[in-house]
Amino acid sequence: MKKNPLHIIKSAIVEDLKKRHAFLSALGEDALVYPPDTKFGDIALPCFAYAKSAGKNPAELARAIAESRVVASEWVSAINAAGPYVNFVLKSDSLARALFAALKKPVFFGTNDLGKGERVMIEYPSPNTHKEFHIGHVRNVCLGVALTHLYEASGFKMAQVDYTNDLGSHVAKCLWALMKFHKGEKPPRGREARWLGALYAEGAQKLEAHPEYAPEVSEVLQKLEARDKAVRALWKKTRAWSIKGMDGYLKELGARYKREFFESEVKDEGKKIVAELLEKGIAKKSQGAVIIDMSAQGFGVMLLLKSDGTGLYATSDLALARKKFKLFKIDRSINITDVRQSLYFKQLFHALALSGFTQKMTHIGYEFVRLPEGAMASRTGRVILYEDMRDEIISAAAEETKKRHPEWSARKIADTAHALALAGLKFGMLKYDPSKVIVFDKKEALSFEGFTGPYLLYTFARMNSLLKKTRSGARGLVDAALLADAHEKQLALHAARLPEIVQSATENNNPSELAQYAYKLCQLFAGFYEHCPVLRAPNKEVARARVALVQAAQNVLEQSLKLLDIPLIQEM
RNA sequence: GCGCCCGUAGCUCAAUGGAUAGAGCAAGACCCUUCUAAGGUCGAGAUGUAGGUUCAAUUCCUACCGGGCGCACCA
Repeated sequence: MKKNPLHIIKSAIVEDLKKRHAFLSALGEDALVYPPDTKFGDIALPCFAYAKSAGKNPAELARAIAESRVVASEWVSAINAAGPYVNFVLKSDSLARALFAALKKPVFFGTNDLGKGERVMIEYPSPNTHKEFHIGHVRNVCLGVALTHLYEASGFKMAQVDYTNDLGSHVAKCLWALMKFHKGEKPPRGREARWLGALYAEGAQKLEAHPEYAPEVSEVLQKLEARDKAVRALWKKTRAWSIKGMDGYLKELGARYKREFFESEVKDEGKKIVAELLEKGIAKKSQGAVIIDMSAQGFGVMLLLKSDGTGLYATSDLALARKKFKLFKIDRSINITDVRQSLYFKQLFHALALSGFTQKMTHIGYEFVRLPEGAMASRTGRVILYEDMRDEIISAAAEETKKRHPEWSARKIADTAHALALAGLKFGMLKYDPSKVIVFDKKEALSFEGFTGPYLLYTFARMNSLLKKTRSGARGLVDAALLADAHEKQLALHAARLPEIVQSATENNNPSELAQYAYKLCQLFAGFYEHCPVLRAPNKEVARARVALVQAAQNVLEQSLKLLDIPLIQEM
């Protein structure tokens, strides 16, 4: 454990309590909680758990503990019993000192050693080529990027990969639509990926309306998998367009993966594995297709090969798993997809186990993004494309920025608007628990007030502006004892919690914990900002101490935003 | 039909089994000669239903009611 002020404080309290009270001999740091209201105290010990072994009721225990008056006196200024709780009031000066000391190396502040160097591969967002990139994909990217950062901060060695499905029936539908209805047409320059996405949607719609086209589409895929020259050439060209477009989106959203795998590169190998499974009797033929019956496990039937001989995700995934572990020397792999694929992953992991592959693989399923009028589907055209939404937010942000800073250059306004748009979009995805469906509300996405990314950036910009104006006053010794105001203390206490929030968010695969934390930090800063003037502090010493606190808060906010991969801006 | 997820304020979301269930938006009343009003302050407003476990349930269990998703040739 690195220098973590609250860890130091809590363990001091725990050690002292254990020494003084026999019935607390098994006390752990986890037993300490934060009171719901700071008027009780800063850290609390609920006494329910010890009542039985001590033979007293919790309130009596709390009173007995509080009577000792002195516990970890270096950190605690008062102990009060309130019903079954013992509340510890922290000394604000030693708290602030511990926070400042820990932040001397801000890079390490939020970290923990949960991972102990374990090598983990994280696979996301894996969009398909030849399809559209919509705001649902954005949630996947945001989660993947934030989780990667969180895992790294928790001591894991991360390998990010993207696995691109460039060979499946979606590709066939797109190419079929292209050849049948748009032969010879050229895509608008720079918008090729988008154009293909629209073709896919058209192909899917036409096929749905006219099932009699199915053999034609199947033939395209069969030719593709059989490496037919003409189809293959068209595939190669369009695939490159699509990948270029996707790469642009993913890079803008912060994904730093190595694209190591393509469906087209492992599909043949997967077919071999399916043949082996068939031979061993693990898989069997049914209705012309190859399946594994998993109904005994409650997983239904897993389809490995279609009756026309072409492969599926499952076909390739059997080969991919082996390849991943071999190439990257990883201890564990994580897949991030939306929950609709949860059953599929259970099937896949079971199939891998049946085939003798027992490496640790997990699937993180997040709920999908839907629209107020229903589920998004590129097939039906009811989608909000990432590009469109981003541009709409950018222009709204540019307009707001221009209003506030008419003197700024066009370039500066554009850069600021871009950062605001990404912050809004990304924070909007990350602030929700991954297990909750997001009903994407355009109006909310365009808002810059309240629990939003721009609010966090606004707070950061205010901190920055304040620090810029006080640069000269920041020097010299800081007397932390001058930070006695409740707003100052609450801000310091909350800032000190970053390490435990990072650890918890990692353990729960839930970046929203960090998002909520960062927002709360900004709210507390706003309270401090309102009540504790820095530039017009009562005297120089107080000003110095407050500057140090602002720096600390800014450090913590900066780390939080970086972990969430939200861009920082100095002014707005 | 079976399985998974979700039901908290008008809306969108918080709350390791613990103290008076917190925020934002919307609606209402305030605060810019005062460190960026993209902000702050003050009111109003909620745990789907019925049981159970527990000293204590929004949280765990069961049933029901609502909603979403998944359950062989899609990805």
